[in-house]
Formats: sequence, C-alpha cells, structure tokens
Amino acid sequence: MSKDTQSLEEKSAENKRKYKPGKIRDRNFQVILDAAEEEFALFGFKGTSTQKIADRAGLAKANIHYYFNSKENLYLTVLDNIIHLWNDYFDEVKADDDPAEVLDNFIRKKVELAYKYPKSSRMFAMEIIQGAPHLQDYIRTEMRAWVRTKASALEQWMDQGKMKRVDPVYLIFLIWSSTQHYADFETQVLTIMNRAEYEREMIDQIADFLSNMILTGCGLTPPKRIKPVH
Amino acid sequence: MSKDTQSLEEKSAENKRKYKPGKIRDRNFQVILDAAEEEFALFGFKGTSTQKIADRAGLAKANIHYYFNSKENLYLTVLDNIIHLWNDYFDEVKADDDPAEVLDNFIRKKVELAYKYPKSSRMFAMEIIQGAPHLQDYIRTEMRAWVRTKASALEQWMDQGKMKRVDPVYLIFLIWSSTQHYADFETQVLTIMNRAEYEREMIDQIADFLSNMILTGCGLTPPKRIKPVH
DNA sequence: GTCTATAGCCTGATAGAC
DNA sequence: GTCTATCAGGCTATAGAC
Repeated sequence: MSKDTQSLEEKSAENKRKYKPGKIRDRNFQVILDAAEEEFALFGFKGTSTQKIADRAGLAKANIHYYFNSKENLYLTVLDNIIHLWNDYFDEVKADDDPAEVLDNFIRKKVELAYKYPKSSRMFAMEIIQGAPHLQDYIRTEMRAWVRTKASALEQWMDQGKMKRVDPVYLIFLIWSSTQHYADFETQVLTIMNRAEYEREMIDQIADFLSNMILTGCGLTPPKRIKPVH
Repeated sequence: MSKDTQSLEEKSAENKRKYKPGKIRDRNFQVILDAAEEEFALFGFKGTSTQKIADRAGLAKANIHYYFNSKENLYLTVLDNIIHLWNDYFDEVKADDDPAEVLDNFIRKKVELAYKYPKSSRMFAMEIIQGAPHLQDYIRTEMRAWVRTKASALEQWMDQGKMKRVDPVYLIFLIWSSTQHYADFETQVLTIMNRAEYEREMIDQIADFLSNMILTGCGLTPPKRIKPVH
C-alpha cells in the first residue's frame, strides 16, 4: 500500500529517467486496480465511488473511465484478478498423497493468503455476502467443480481408512471459513487481542492452531514442524 | 415483508376501528428497522439509500427521517438491536460445568443463530469487514471482556485437565467463524451444494459436524444426542 | 493520455401542505 | 403522522481542449 503510494510520488521523476511505451499504461492500470480493490473491499460495489478510486490512485476521475470504460468493468476486473490469485496458489492433489500433509499444507496456504492478501479476501467476502451478483456463474461452475474434486479425494482417503469419515464438503467450508476469518474480520480479531497489526509469529501460531485442531478432528496426526506449536 | 406492506395498506381502516396510541408508531418503527437491516446487509452503510429502505418499508422517504432523524442513526439502531439479539442468546458459564456440554451447546446455538437471523449476521459481518467504524468501542470493551471471561473459563478447564490445552481465544474465533460462515456465505454454500435454501436437516448436520470436529480437536467426547450424526 | 467542464441522475435531508 | 416538493451536493459517464 504505502509502497504503491511511494512509487506514485516518484512517478514524474521516473518518467523523465526512463520512458518506455506501454510501461506507464501498464503501471497506471495496476495503480487503479490496487486503489479499486482497496475501496471495493471497504465499501462494496455500490458504496464505492470512482472519484475515491481516482483520488487514491492519484489520477483524474476521467482516467478511470478511459482505462476501464465503466465502474462495473473495473469491479469485474479486480474480482477476476482475485480469483486467479487464489487458483494459482493451489496445486493438484493425488489420491495416494498423505492426507495429513495435504490438509496441513492447505490450511497453512490459506492462512498465508489471508495474511498476504487481506484486501482481496475482504472484497471477495463482500461480494459473496451481497449474494454474489457478479460471481454466480463462477461459483456454480469452476468453484463447485473444485470442491467436488477435492471432496472425492477426501472420500477416497476415508474409504482407504486413512482418515476419519467426515463430510468432506463441510470440511472444506470449515477450512475456508476459519482461515479467511483472520483477513475478513481482521479488525475484530486485532481489537479483541489488543494488537495493532498481525506479526509473523502470530500468523504461525494461528496456522499451527488451526492445523492441529482440524487434523485432530479428522483423526490425523499433525506432521512434525521445525517451529514448535507455542 | 409482504405481510407488513399489506397491513400498512389496511392502516387507515384499522385506525378508525381501534386506534391505540403508539401501536402504529411501534409497528412502523419495526417495519423500517426490518427493511433497513435487509438493505444494509446487502449494500453496507454507504451503498444503501434511504429511498430503497423506504420503498421496502412501503413508506415515503421523509418518514424514515421523521422516525430516525438520520441514515446514520437508523444504521446504529439496527446494529444495536443485532448486538442485543446476540447477547440475549448466551447464558453464563460456570467453571464446574462440563466443557463438552458447554462447547456443544455454544456451537449449536451459534449455528441456530446463523440459520434464524442470517441478515443480522451479514450486516454485522459487513460492518466488521469495513473496519468496524461504528463498533470499535463495543468491540474494545464489551466484546473483549466477553472473550476474556470465556477464555479464562476454558483455561480453568485446561488446568483441571478436563480438556486439551489449546489457545482459548483462537478456539472462540474458530467457533465464531465456522458457524457464521453459513449465514454470511450462504449464497456460496448453497450454490456449491446445489440447494435452493437451507433445511432443518442440513442445519442439524452442520451443527453435528462442527460440534464433533471441534470437540474432538479439543480432546473431548461429543455428548450423546437423540438425533444421529448423519 | 490527461484534465476540466458538464450533463443527467440520484443522494440525504428538510419545509410545509394536508 | 404522511406525503409532495425541493435543496444542495454527489454520483457515473462523457465531451472536448490540451
């Protein structure tokens, strides 16, 4: 965030130093996208004004429309980027993998995502709470397919007696909700714990806690880690 | 909703039949509050217009201001009602209670709340995601105190060896997040599971799943229930 | 590519007839 | 208590000078 603002302040100086065609366009594109994500995550689609996005991006409002045509198109572009960010993070799971390792990895990656990209998580959450008006197709097709693939892998493990028999879809929801909570409800979590911001150590604790709790709930033994639980 | 609109249309006739001071006022108050909660849960504070609230309530926009003075005051009133609804639901916990029973009860009550009052849950979630601008004091004082009381009860149980030693605050966050998920992300859950709406049976399954999972994670044996797990 | 000006509509809030 | 009319300002989007 502050990094983007800084680079904006240095923009004119940088322009004179090394102008390359397309570079400015690409960067302004990204600057607008970042500003838009921040605003949309705070105020939702309706509650966000293009003027505020422009202010945050350090550009005139007309530029937003020059780059993205409409507020809705900008919103959709940001959402699309978020979804690709999520998908890029997750690899394939094979049926002969170790459930404990896969689940531990999945939980830790989700906590990491919540820590690294809290605004993305919040904007996505906002869209879903509002009834997912722009994401219904995505959820009904890609997301549902993703869940079914993972659920069937989990069921194979249960059939092989590798883990306790639990509802695999509810298990996925549990992992999603418990990890995303630390991004979406960041304010509540930090205020209750009397912290100003998350720190690496706390994030590791949360990942350890959730991994231990959920794996134990699945009748699995959490894999040994270098860092101790507390 | 349609029921309220109907009764509003019959209002003048009713006035002549049996006018009781305060009754109409009380009902319109409630009609506006319900409409406001619905809109605020969907679009947040900024994204909601008083015109839409008035339309949904079946009243002129000016009436909203007549009853509540300002949009912000209406928003605060709805939030306050939600918080009281939450608090009324939860009883005291004594240190010599049975952890398994208390946690099982807590989880089931939270699932029940998510099922019964999803709009309340979503409006609260929206407020927190936006950085809790209207609830910072409440979280820092009442909510933090509540968490500390419950956390210390949990720690006593751990000291007595009644349950596995886990971080009690993270445990509370886990229960909050995993239960509220079914209200806040209702659209996502239902779409992925290919359902039109929640049913009693599904809610019981969710409560069973979460209770089993979390209690097992705490080294507890879930209490026997009349209804089977699946 | 960027910016100012502006069109046309919607916003929260209020005044005042009924 | 309710409703219409209205105000000042904010909204998305665009036109057009530079």
